[in-house]
This record gives sequence, C-alpha cells and structure tokens, in this order.
Amino acid sequence: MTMKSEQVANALISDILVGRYQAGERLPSERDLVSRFDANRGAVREAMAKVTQLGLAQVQPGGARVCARESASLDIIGHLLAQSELPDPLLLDQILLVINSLVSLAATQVLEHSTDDAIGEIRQLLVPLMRLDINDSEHGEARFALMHHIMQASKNLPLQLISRTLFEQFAPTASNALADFAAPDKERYAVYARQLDDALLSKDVAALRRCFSALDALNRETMTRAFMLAQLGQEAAAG
Amino acid sequence: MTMKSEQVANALISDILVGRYQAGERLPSERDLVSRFDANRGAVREAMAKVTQLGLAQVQPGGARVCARESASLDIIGHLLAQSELPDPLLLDQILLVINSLVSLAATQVLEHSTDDAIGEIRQLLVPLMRLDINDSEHGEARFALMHHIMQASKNLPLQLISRTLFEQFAPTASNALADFAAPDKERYAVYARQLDDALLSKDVAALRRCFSALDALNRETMTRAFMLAQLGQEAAAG
DNA sequence: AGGCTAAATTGGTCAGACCAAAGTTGAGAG
DNA sequence: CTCTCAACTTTGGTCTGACCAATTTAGCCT
Repeated sequence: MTMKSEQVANALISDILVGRYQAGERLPSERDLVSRFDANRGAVREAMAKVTQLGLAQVQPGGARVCARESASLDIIGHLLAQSELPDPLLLDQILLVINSLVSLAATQVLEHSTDDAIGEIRQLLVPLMRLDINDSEHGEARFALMHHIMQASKNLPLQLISRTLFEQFAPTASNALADFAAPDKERYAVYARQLDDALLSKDVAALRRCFSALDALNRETMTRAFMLAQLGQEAAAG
Repeated sequence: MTMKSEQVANALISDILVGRYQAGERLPSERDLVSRFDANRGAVREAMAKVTQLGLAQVQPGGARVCARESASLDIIGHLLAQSELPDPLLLDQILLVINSLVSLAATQVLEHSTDDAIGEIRQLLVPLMRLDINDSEHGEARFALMHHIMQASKNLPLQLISRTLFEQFAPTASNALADFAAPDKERYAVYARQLDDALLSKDVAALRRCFSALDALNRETMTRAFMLAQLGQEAAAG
C-alpha cells in the first residue's frame, strides 16, 4: 500500500547502502530506472529527490553520482538498521552511546533551566524503573519514555530534533527484532533510578552525570545481550 | 541559477518556519501552488516531497497538513538560521552546546579506541590554537577544523552524521553573518589548547572532559559576543 | 438538525514532448 | 599515432494534459 515513488526510493537506498553502487559511481539514468521499476518518470524523479535529500547521491545534468554514507543525512540510520534481518550490533552500540550522551546533556539542561514541576515529571517517570515486578516489555517502554521525555523537556531544539530522529529510527528495531530478547537487569536499573531520583531532587549536576554514565553502560550491556540472544535464536531457527 | 522545485520548496519552508502556515493547518493544494509559483505540477510535487522529507508537512490524498517544527528533521536548522539576516542567538547557543558536547564524546572515543597516530593528528590541529599571533579568521578556521576532525575520527557513524549536518548548517552563518565580529580570546584558547594537548598525551579522559567543558563555555562566549557586535553593527547601519 | 449521498477537490500516477547542459564519439590536424 | 575540437547523444529539468482513487465538501433528504 506504499506509493510507487517510495518503493523506487527504498530500492535505490537499499542498493546504495548494501554497496551495489559504490561511492562515486554513476547511478542509472532516470529513463533506465523507469524501465527497471516499471514506473513513470515523475515517480522515479521523486524517488531520486528522496535519495538526494538523504545525501546518498548528487544529481547534475549529465548524471547522478553516489555519495559515501559518511556524507549522508542522519535519516539513513533507520535504513541501515533495517537492511538485514538483524541490525548491526556495532551501529546499535554507537547509537546508544550518542543517545545516552545527549540524554545526559538534556537532563543537565533541565536541571539548570527548568521548573521544579518539569523535574517532578521526570521523577514520576522514574517510578516504574524502581520496581522489580514489571515485565520486560513495560520496563523497556519506561526506559524509552524516560529518555524521550528528558530530551523533549530540554528546550533545546537541535537536541530535540536529533533525539526524535534517533529514537524514531531506533524504535522499530528495538521493539521488533530485539524486544523479545531484552532481559534488563532490573535490580541495577532500580539502584540507578534511585540515585538519579536523588540527584534530581538535590539538583546535583555532577551526581546526575555519574548516574547517566552508569545507565549508559547498563543500557548498552542490555542491548548487547539482547542482540546476542536474538542471534542465537536466529541461528537455531536456521539450523 | 537554482532549480524551480528548489525555489518553491524554499518558499514553502520559509512560509512554514516563519509561521505563515500554523501547525495543523492545511497547506494550499498542489494546483494552487502551481499557479502561485508559476511552476509545473511536477516541480511543485518535488518541492512538496522535500518539505515532507524535512518533516515540515504530512501529505495525504485530500490535502497536506503542516507539522510542528519540533517533529521535523535536523536539516531545518540551516533554514531557521538563514530565516532572518541575523540568526537567532538562542538557537546558536543551543547548537554550540550540542556540538561541544558531542565533540567531547567523540574525543573520548578517540582516546579509548584510536591509535596514537590518530591522536597525534588531533594534537597537530591544536598547534595553531596555541599561537597568539594568528588572525581571527584563521583562529576560527582552526577551531572549526579541530572539532570537525575529532568528530570524523570517532569512528561512530551517528556521531559523524550529526556533526556533519550541524556543521554544514552552522558554517554559513558563522562565516558570513558573524565572522567579521568574532574576536576570540586567544590567550584563554591557548591555555585550554595546552591543557587539551596534555590530556591527549597522557590519555586522561577526565582531564579531557574538563577541557572540553571549559572550551564549550569559551566557544559560547565568543559566539555570543560576536552576535552582539553584529547586532550593533546592523543597528548602526539601519539608523 | 442530523445523517447520508453525490459532486468537487486533492494527491498519485501516467504518457509524451522540449530544452539546456553535461557526457560521448569521431574526424581532422599536428 | 596522438591530441584537439567539433558534432552528436545522453541526461536531467521543465512543461502540458490527462486519468484514477481517496478524501473532503456540499447539498439533499429525512
């Protein structure tokens, strides 16, 4: 039920990301793509516009050339994660590293510039993470909601945009490919949640940063474990 | 010499960002835009595709609706900065805050995962910042090059993508509207550069973070001062 | 006034055409 | 044989006009 231009765009993006077209190489002409995808040139053109805007290609009269993924937009991350059935664990770890760092920054901003009410809302989101009797799925959602709320409460537009972009592209993977295998260490999360609560209450920025540093490590451990379990499950299903 | 679809897209983006179309409001139909911009419907459609991909509008059969800027892509920052002659100083400060935080993260990653050669390259970029006899323009370029190089050396793809996006959108403003008014405190920069050099040499992560924290404050001071001077100059030219 | 149907509007797609700027090819000069 | 430059082809950018399906809107009937 997707649009034709979207189909063509996704196919092209996938071809580029998987390396079928090397960086610097010339992309097929619009008229070639028309016959290849059995689409109208207008649809192909809109697809090319998407690829261009993703920073994966540069178009000029005479031909379009593929760009290196390092010079692309942040929005390619979702495509990279969805490229294979199981996402690249290294990329997952990198994303978590950036997200956690930015959440720490956002929380610092909240502590310094926001009202006690805003801090209270965050503390409220900390409550479910102190419990040990919620299931893994709810625990994951609670972690997600906490980070998302802190980001949006930061009043820093670039921070909000980056976090939303990352979360939106990360969420499908986290909730589809890895959700069934996430086994968070709820006891450690509870400990850090209480420390974070104290730091928020006493407005101790240094303690806050320490908490997020610890949470960073824990989040990445959780994700790594979930990936390994998912990989085992996949191999078992294949063999 | 820009493309027609680009002109239409920029006009629409500007209209949305400036608040001419409120969030949730219906955008004019494609056929209306055709007559308004004297363009072909294909061009208008490509423009709408750009606006859509920027996250500024959602299109459905029946009509397109404007989205809030908080739910847009990171790529709108450049348009926001270029909206008026002088960029929003609050947004500038927010961008610098995020960039500096990410540079600190990237540098930490380099220190932990890169070779001594990579660290040596960064130290090399630190040399011009220790000098007091370079002009303001070169000093700005040296700071820019340092941050950019650290980001790209981090081997963290999301980090690279975010930093490149932010830098590319920030650079035009910094080099056009504010470059002539930047008066960096070279002595303080030199002090921090030496501290940073030591931290890199001794691979002291804690010291590294302290240095970047100090550099963050200094960078934002420099930018704030440049903005105020630019504003004074603009008012003088107007009055 | 409320709900339902029909008409008008709108986005998505398609076909074919023209232009200007790239890229490609070939012929001629050295 | 090589190099240069012209013409030729390909390619992207734009335009016109048309059709379909989904949505919106208007009007009608109850």
